Amino acid sequence: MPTKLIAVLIAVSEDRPMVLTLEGGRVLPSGPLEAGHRSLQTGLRLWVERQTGHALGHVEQLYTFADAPDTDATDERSVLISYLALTRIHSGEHGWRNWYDYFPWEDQTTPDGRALVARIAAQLGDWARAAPPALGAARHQRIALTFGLEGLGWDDELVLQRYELLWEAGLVPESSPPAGATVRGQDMAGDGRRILATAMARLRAKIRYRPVIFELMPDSFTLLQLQRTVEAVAGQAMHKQNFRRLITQQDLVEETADLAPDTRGRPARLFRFRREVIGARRIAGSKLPLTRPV
Amino acid sequence: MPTKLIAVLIAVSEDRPMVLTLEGGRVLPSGPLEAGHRSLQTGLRLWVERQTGHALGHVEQLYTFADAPDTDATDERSVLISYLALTRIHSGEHGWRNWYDYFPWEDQTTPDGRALVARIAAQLGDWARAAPPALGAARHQRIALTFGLEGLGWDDELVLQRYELLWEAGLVPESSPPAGATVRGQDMAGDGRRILATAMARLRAKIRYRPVIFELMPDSFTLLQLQRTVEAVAGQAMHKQNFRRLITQQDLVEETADLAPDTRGRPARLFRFRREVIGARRIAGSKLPLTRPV
DNA sequence: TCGAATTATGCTCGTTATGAGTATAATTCG
DNA sequence: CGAATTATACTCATAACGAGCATAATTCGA
Repeated sequence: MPTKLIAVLIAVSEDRPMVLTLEGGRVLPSGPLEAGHRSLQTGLRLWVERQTGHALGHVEQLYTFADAPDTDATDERSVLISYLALTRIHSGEHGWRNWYDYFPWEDQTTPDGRALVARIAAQLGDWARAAPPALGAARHQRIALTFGLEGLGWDDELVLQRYELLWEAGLVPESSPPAGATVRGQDMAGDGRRILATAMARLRAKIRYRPVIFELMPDSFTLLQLQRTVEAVAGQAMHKQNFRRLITQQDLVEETADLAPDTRGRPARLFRFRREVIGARRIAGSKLPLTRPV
Repeated sequence: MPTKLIAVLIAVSEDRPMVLTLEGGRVLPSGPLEAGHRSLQTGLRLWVERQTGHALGHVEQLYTFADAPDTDATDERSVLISYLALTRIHSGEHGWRNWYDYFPWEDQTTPDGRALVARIAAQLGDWARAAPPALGAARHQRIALTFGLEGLGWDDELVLQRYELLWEAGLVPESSPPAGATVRGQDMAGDGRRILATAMARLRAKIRYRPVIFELMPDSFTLLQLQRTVEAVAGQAMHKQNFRRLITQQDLVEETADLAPDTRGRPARLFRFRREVIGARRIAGSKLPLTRPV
């Protein structure tokens, strides 16, 4: 039973979140774990460098799957260990794709995205109604929750749940009994899209409590560039003044002496990430009513 | 290269967090992944039931390691996929150990625990001072952060970081160049303690934003029992009135008609977890300044 | 050259969440 | 019966958060 290492490399370029792919966007960089690899991560780094020429920086493990036995029924099922890597695009690289090409409904920054969700919700509604009453009601509930219908808010972290719901409903080409119509969005080979969804969900969750967003930023940047990067990842628009308050209050960044070049309106101050805070405690509050230590 | 599945089963009994072990507390339930297993989780369930007789409920994947090549130098290194399972202890089971037997310093609910941290900090200080200045300063900083010294608060989620620091400093028996004196606390075979630390950290993080704590509770319970369970897991004492406000405000529980039997002071109302909220949105706030959708 | 458009930045205001503590209520136990 | 114990309700100050107003400093087209 071979073990495979697979990487989701993410970067943000021109305010769009990108993922590094091979073979025309159909597969993610990957390779088998070999006895010579000093650790899982070093094995992964070797494969990614060999296949894409891209050296890895910040890497974290995502999830381990036993992939569905391939078309043929040998017991040569492999174990797939997936990783998320955050990086920056170097000029001249290719294979980078906008992740919303794979999950168009995950971009909720535009009216288009919201309209798409409405259409998907309708298709899913049909699927729920096609089931016997009890099951249908459960499906209906699940749809409302994952897609934020009926006044429930959109939860940007439910990427995987939404994909799996569409999969079950037969609305993506990968579905095992695919329905007639499928939802817009490019697919991938094997479990590729599921792994990408896992990566997106993890990243969206993580930027809330760790300063990982700066792994995707250049050395210096304006607060608006930072905001656009977060928005690209989260797929949601934010309140500008409050965003800036949040960032500055937490001492995550420090001013540089420079202003951003060639802007339109008023030139913006350039900031730099304060690397010192990286090891420091998490961003958010504890959400548990602790007693102050005596 | 064989693949092994390993489980950390957690329960809370009499306000103490327990972990299910075998062989006198030295190993966790585990077994090889076999071709016949329908999925990784079913394989895990089979092994745990076979080895301990305990059926699994809530399970989530923790982390995948390539374990250090065993004593001998064959390339028969195995991949270890670890899982966290939350459950309740059934009467008559044995092999359950208090997790603070393995990590005594992680219990910060008592003055004892705090005193122990002070002693460990002293030993680690020696280790930092034994290094050349630059490295020593870095170590010092790391110690202060992970153990919450110098006014930095104790962060209950840094279980793994603290263990790894002790490991590096040679203060645990597993350390590869073990120092003379080691810190109090039972050890385990192989990577057992590292995996347990990972499980503790994950659970402590998770109870902050998902209602998983109820997996460890009986059907009905008083708010104080709930608080004691959270405190046992988090290793920190909480403010009673505010804890109760937090829980009730979020509609996580509903009153039952009953009161707790055989209490001392005033009898407490029994509550029940509202299972409906399980799929529902996360507990906490978003920590990103979103604009309200139009 | 001026005014519109555009982006940056500072500040206020009301609401909610959080940390800490006071005050009572309802029991058991010696 | 009074002390000890646990439950529960409230208050108060402060911090965090969501929303928006106001002003500053630019570019760009007429």
